[in-house]
Amino acid sequence: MKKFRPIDRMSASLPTIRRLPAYLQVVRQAEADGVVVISGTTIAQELELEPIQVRKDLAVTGIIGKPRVGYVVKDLITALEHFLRWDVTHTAVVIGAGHLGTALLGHTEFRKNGLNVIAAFDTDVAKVGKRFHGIEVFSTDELSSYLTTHGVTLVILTIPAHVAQEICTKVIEAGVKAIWNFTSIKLKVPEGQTGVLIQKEDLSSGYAVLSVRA
Amino acid sequence: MKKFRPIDRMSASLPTIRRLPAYLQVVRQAEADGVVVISGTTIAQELELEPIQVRKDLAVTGIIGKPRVGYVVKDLITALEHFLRWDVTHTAVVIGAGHLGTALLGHTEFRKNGLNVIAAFDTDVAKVGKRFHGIEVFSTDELSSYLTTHGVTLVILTIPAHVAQEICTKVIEAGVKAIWNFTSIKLKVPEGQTGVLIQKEDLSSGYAVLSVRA
DNA sequence: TAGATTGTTAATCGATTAACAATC
DNA sequence: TAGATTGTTAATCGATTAACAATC
Repeated sequence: MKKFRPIDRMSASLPTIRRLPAYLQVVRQAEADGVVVISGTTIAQELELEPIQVRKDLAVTGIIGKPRVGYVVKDLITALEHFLRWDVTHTAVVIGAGHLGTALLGHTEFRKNGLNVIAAFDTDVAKVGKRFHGIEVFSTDELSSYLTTHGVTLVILTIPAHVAQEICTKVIEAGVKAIWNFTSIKLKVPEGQTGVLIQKEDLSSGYAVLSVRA
Repeated sequence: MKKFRPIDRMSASLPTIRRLPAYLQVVRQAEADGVVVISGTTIAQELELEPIQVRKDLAVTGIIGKPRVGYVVKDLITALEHFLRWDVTHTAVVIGAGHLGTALLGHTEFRKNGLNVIAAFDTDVAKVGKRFHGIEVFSTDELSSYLTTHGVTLVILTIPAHVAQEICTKVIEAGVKAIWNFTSIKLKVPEGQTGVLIQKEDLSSGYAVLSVRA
């Protein structure tokens, strides 16, 4: 019997993609608890979502469930990790070894999701040469050459807003294709550059929801 | 001439609320640059959004624009900050003085948005009594009494997932009404408790978008 | 068999976008 | 005046939810 269906990552909506990690978290926990099969209904309950939404979302991963039973936990984890591309290693560097940057260097959860941070960069000479959580800090002067020689295509930006666009342009010129932007400004891909994706991580928007709705 | 219209925070959609901080960021920058009036079109360009979306969003803040000209920068900042309730101080504590927790303690940007972190809590006796960025770390044993005596209604959770629900329940019993949840699990409000809002801040969902779409 | 769940197709809901009159 | 922009009302689009046959 078939376990998986072909997947089409482009057809998945953004809201769906954003919910998948929560499903994976729940299903991994279930696996750790020794659960063998799990229904969409159970996952929905855990996350306070509608069962139909969970089923629709899981469908994009290509998983095939069993009516009356649910999904095989092991297969569902495989399907989710594969769809998210978390079953392969993504090599990244952190640019900006400030509070947030060093915190992210110590964030062990990333490793579980295929994200491997191999270096950090900072302009502060006092930080260069130091290691945070085992990851060495290099001078920003070496950034471009490092990215090129190591073939890094993903960078995590935790630098001050006023230098963010400059660094963004620089790393794109060095071949970076994905930028995880933790700065407070919206970064723009320079004209003529294609295939670059910038994801803004916005702490203030979550705080806005709390503060307006509370 | 009227500058503002009455506002209704409950009528604003979640996507709109989440975009407002980005507008505020742009308009504050414009003010710093000496700009006196700014059009929705200009803001839209800066954030790569549609002008109509910016106008619709700004309307919820009660700001009244001038056709042909745009919005008075000073008034727009006032309207955005007031709508977001960022013009008053929100007292909060950080629970969990690990990597992320201490990074947030040093996050000066919060202060600009009315968020005032007055204490941190941790179970690690080695951390208790220490100060991070001027904020003292207390023992988790003192958490409930501290929250009650200081009337804290907002907490920031940066603790391990396996203790998160327990602490969540505890702080709600101590009168907390808003929880900014940085843990990887979905927290639930205990039955019978009302008026509690939990906002999950999910790093992995942003990473999922990058990794699927890149 | 009875009943719970999957997965598809259709309906609904809400957010985004378009159109356009009003305005300075 | 001409033209750009606001703000309202209407249309469109896409995501969520509902309905239900298929399945074990």
